[in-house]
Amino acid sequence: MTETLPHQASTELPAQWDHARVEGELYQRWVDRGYFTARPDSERPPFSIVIPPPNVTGSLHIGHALDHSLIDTLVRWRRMQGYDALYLPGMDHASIAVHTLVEKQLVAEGTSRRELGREAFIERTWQWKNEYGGKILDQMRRLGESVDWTREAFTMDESRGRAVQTMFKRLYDDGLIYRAERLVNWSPAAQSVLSDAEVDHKEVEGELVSMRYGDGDASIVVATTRVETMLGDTAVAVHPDDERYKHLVGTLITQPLTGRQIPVVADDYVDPEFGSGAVKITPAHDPNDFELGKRHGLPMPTIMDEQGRIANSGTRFDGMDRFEARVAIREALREEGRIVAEKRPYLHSVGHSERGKEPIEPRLSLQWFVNVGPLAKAAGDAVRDGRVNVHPADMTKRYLDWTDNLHDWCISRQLWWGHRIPVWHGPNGEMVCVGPDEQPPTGPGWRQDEDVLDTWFSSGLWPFSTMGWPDKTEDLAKYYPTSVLVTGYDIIFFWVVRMMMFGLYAMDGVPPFHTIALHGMVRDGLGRKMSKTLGNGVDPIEWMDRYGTDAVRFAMVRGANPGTDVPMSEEWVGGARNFCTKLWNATRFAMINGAKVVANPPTVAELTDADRWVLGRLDELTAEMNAYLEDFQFAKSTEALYHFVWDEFCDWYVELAKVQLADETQVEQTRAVLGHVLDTVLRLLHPVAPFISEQLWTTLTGNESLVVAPWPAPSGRLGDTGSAERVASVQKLVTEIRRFRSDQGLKPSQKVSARLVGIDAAGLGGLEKALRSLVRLTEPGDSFAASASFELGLRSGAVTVELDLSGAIDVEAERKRLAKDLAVAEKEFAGTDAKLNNPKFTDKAPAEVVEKIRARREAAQADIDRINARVASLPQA
RNA sequence: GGGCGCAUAGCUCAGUGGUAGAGCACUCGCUUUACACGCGAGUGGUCGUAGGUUCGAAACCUACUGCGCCCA
Repeated sequence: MTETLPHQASTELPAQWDHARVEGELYQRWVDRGYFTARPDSERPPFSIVIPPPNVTGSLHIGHALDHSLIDTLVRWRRMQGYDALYLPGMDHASIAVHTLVEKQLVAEGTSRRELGREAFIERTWQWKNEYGGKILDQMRRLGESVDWTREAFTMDESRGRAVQTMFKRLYDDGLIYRAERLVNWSPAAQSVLSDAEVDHKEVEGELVSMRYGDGDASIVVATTRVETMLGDTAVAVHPDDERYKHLVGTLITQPLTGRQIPVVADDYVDPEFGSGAVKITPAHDPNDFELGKRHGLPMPTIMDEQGRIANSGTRFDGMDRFEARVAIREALREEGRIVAEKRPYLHSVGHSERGKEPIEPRLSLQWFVNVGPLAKAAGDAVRDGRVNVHPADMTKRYLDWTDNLHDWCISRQLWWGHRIPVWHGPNGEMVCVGPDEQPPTGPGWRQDEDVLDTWFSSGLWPFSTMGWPDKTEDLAKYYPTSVLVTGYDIIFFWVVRMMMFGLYAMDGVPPFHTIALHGMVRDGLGRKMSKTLGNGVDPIEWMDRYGTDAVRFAMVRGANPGTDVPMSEEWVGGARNFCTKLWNATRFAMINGAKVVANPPTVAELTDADRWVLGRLDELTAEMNAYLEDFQFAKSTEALYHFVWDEFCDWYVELAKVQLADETQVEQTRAVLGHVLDTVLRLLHPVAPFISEQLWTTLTGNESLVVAPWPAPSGRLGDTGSAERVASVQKLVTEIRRFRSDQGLKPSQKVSARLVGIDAAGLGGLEKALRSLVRLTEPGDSFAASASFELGLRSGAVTVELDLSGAIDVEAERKRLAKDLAVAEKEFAGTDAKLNNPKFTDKAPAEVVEKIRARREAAQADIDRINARVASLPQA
C-alpha cells in the first residue's frame, strides 16, 4: 500500500480517492513546510484575513464550515496568485459561557466561586481552557484551513490584554467611556448585565391583568403583564388630553397591597386608546417607565435582587422568586377584589438571554458604557463615502441601519473571567483609569473595579490586536488593514460594526478592512433554519468523515450566492463527492493513457479542432472563475468549474480524445492537452478542494505542492479558429443521432453502418472519426443500403445521416419524433414570423435583434422543410 | 407596530429587457474497454395574482396575496 502514500509521486493513481487516509497527512505536510506562514519581510504584496474569532467553548458547526470554507478559498486563491497570504486564527474567551461553565463545576463539587475567591477561580478557568478549550482549532485542521498557526491568538493572552487595556484607557480619556446608573438588561441566571445585542425578543404567551388602583371616583384601572412589578410602582400615568382622567391628574391615589399613595401624572407617552388609557409606572423595572420617571422626577425603588427575587419591598412577598410572586400577588389582589379583568394567554414580547435563554429582567444598575455616537458615525461614514464596500451592495442598508441606530453599549459584566476593568476607585469616590504600563494608585481605600469587560470589547480589537497592537509591529505595518472580512449577515451588529468602530478609532481612521463580504446562513435541504426543535441540524465533521473534507467544502462554496442563505443537504454534499470522484477517474484515465505536462506544448497548428476547442474553453473558464472570485461570487465560480469539468471535459473532450489517443500521429499532442487541461483544472479547483486536487496534481506533475503553485492565467494563444463552432456542430450531430438511436430502441453498444453525406462540405471532416466513435457508426460497406436517413441543419451547412439498420425501422416511433420536432420548429417560426410582420418591432428594435430574429425564422423554415420531406419519405402506415 | 427581503420545474436555487436554465428527484435504455458516486435519451414551468410601462416583461413600475428575516 505504500505506493499510494501522498508524499510519494507515483505514475499511477489508486482506483479510488481515500480521503480518510490522506487528508491528515497532507495537512501536516503543508504545515511542516511552512506554506501557511506569512512572511512580512517578503516582497510579495499582502493579502490578510483575520477569522472572526470562534468561541473557546465551541466546536465547529455548520455555519463555521461555510464561513471558513469561503475564507480559505479566498486565501488559497490569493496565495497561488503570489500574495503573501496571512490567514490568522484564534479564539475569543467567551466570558459568560466559560464563567458559567466553571461555576457549575464548582457547585457540583460542593463549593462556589465566592468560596474559592477571584484569583483561584481564574486559575481554575485557565486550567479548564488549557485542558478542554479550543476543540474547534483541531476541527479547523480537519477542514484544511490554511491558517498561520505561528500567529494563533487568544483574546485573553498577554498581548491581547495589553490591547484591551490600552483601548479602554484611550476611550476613557477621550470621554467615550462613562459610568452611569441606567436601566439595563439583567440576567438573573448569570447575575450579570447583558448588552442589548445579547438579548433576543421573543413572543411569549403570558397574561394581561387589569386591576383597580384607588377607590370610587378616585380610582383608575391599569393593566400589566408583570403584576409583581406593582410593588415598585411610583405613579400612574394618563394622557394629558384624556378627559376621563383629567380630574385625577396631580392627585394621589392609593395603591393596593402596599397602601402607598402614588401620584397620577400626565404624559404624552401614554396611549389613550390602549386598554383603560392609564398605565402603572415602575421606573426601576421597565425602560419606558424609567424614561417617564426621569421626566417627572419620580422615585425609582428597586424591588428585586440580583437573582430575580422580590426584595426591599417591605411586603410579605420579599424573598419570593419573580414568577412565584407574580402568581401570589395576583391572588392577593383578587382577594381584595382588585382584579377587574384577566386576559390569558396574552401574547407579548419578552427579552430573553441569547445565551441562557432565561427571561431578562430590566434592572436599574450602575454600569460602564461606551458612548458609541462618534464611533458609530465614523463606522457608518466609512461605508457611506465608499472607503469600505459591502458585498453584496444591497446589504449596505442593513449595515447602515445598525450604525445609525446604535444605542450606547454596556460593557461591564459582573463576572470574573475576562478583562477586569482597569479603573481604580478611591476612598472618596475618585476614579483613576490605568494604562498597561502604569502603576495603579495604592493606599487605604483604593480598589480595582470588580467588573470585567464584555467579550465583544476584545473581539472588536481583533483585526489589529492579533497583529501586536498597540506596539508598532512589522505585522501591523504589512497586514493592517486586512483585505476583507467574510462573515454572515446575521452578525453584522456583533462583529462588523464593533470591529469597524474600534478599528477606525484606534488606527487613526484606517478601517480594519476595505471590503465586507457577507454570506447567508446554512439552512437544511428544504430551506428551513437549522434548529434543535426541528432536529434538522447537522455536524459537518460527520459529513467530512463520510464524504471527505473536499466534498463538504465544495458543497458549501458551490451553494454560496452572495448574501443569501445556503440550503445544505446530505444529497448536495453527496453530489460534491460525486464530482470529486468524477475528476479522480478522469485524471486516472488520462494518466493511464500517458497524459503529462510538457515543457513545450504543441503549437496551435498541430492541434485538432477538439484540442483547440477544449483549450479555448479552458481559457474562458480561467478568466471567468477569476472574475467571479474577485466579486465574491463563490457559487458561480464553482459552478463554472463543475460544468466545465463534467459537461465539457469529461463528457466531450475525453471521449473525443479516446479516438486521438488511438492515432499514432495525434497521441503525443493529445497527452499534452489532457495533461495541460488537468493541470489547470486542478489549480483552479485547489482553493475549494485542497486535498484531492493536491493528490491528483502532485501525482500528475511530480511537483512538490499545489498550495504554492501559481494560479493559472488564460493563455490567450488560441485565437478564433472556428474550432468551437465545429465542435458545437459535432455535438449537435451526435445528440441528434443518439436521439434517433434511442427512439429506435437501438442498444448503445450496437454498431450501425452509416453514411454521412455533406460532412466534408460542412467542414467537419476532421472530426468524422471521433463522431463515428461517439455514436457507434461504422463506415458503409459494399452492401450498404440506407433504411433511414435524416438531414440536419448546421451553421456551416446541412449533413444528411444515412443509416443501414438492416431491416425495417420503427416507423411509428420515427413519425412521433418528427411530429415533435415539427411542432417545435413551427412554434419557433410562428413566433419569429409574428415579430417580423410587426412594423413597430422592425422599426424600433435594434437592428442586430431584428437580424437575429430573421435568421431564426429562416432556420425554422429550413427545419420545417426538412422535417416535412422526411415525413413524406416514410412508408405509409 | 416599524423596516427589509423573497415568490421561476416535484424540491433547492440561478437567471435584471430580446429562444426559460442548473443540481437533485422522476421515466426509459445501458456490464459502450476512467467512472453505476456512472453513461445515453427523455418527462416536467400560463416565471404568486391583477393592472401598467415597452415593438417586446420572468426581469422595470403600482397594488394585492402568501412566506421569511431584522428591530421595537
